Amino acid sequence: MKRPPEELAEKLLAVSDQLSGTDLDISVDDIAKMADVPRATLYYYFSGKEDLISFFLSDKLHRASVAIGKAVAGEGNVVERLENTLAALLKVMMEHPALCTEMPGAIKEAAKYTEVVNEAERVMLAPFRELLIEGKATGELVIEDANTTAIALMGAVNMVAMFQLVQTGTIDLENTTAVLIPQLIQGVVPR
Amino acid sequence: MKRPPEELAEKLLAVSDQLSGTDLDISVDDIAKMADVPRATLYYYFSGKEDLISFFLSDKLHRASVAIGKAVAGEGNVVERLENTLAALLKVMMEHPALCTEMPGAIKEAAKYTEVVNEAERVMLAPFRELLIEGKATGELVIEDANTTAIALMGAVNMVAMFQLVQTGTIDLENTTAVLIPQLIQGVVPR
DNA sequence: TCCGGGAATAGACTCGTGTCTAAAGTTGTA
DNA sequence: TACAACTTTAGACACGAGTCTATTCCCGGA
Repeated sequence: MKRPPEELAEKLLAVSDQLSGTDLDISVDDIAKMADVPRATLYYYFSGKEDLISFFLSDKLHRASVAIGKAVAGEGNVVERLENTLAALLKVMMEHPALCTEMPGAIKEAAKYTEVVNEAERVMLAPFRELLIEGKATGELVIEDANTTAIALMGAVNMVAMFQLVQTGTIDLENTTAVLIPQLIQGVVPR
Repeated sequence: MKRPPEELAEKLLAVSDQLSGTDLDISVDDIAKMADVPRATLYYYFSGKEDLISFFLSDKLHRASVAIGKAVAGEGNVVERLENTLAALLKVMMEHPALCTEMPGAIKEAAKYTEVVNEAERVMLAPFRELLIEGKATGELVIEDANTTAIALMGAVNMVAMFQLVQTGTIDLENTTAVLIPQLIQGVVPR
């Protein structure tokens, strides 16, 4: 990918914002028409459709990383920060549905989406893993395998978000945050 | 879908077994060649590619439902059965990778894959929901919203399974079961 | 044995979509 | 001005999904 000039990038990202969820389904031709750009131009800057999609997802990940980073590095003890980060992830998925609907597909074909998957690992997974490791070190958390647990947490949030998006078209942020996050943190057996 | 005769069904399912993960990517023509069946015949019995893919996934779900059903209805208290069911889900995903790699995509396009998604809900989600409800009733579990929690558990297992499949080509069943399941049940904060 | 009718299949065709090629336009520099 | 290098673009191409038509195959009943 030959990074596109500012003007083109803006047009494309504007289009990608209108495209919630269905990202991977749209045709290059439609993207070109919506952005009012010749199809061939897209192939000049992007090595193919995947590259173009990656560009979209990458942008969303970039925006997401700000919100998540803030939650991770914010005030509070480890548990509070973990809660905030989970909440931030859910919010990010509401604002950028493609992050939750398309990411599993990208992970599945990690070979084709190397870049994006690496970014996603950095933005959506690593923060959890590090919080878990920190919490384990201080004794605030009980973690067997930080990596596996981080993946599990992300997967849980992802699946819940996707179900809601598909069924209702949006995410009930307030209620879901209040219900899901304590459940993940506390587990399902009584204390 | 005009249900296909036994012989054809067998050939197709044999092919689908070889196709781990990449299911949705293969062309109808290739499927036809692999199964040694004329392409026209496939369109005679199936209304299209989605219908064919659904047939594959449906078969895997059917096989999965046996193992999961056994775990749900087996011996032990609610917590033990929940553990067994989570373990069964993980095992099923190892044996039928398509169930974990393709299902998120099918859920995303639930409109196109109504049948399969309904089946998946019945086979992979409902069992958890019911166990959670039962456990909540007996006081063995503390559940705020059984549906959301069931989706979260399934999502957690799904994501962990998919990561392992993509990264290592298989699932380390023993170790992952031992690590992941207690973590999901117990939560992350000390008791 | 012949025949009618449904099942199965070959093969051609349309249409949409990703990708490439080659030409035209533009810009910077000697 | 001349030229090279880069940008931009139109148009062609290839391939796969899906459809349709016209055979061929097969079976049960007269």
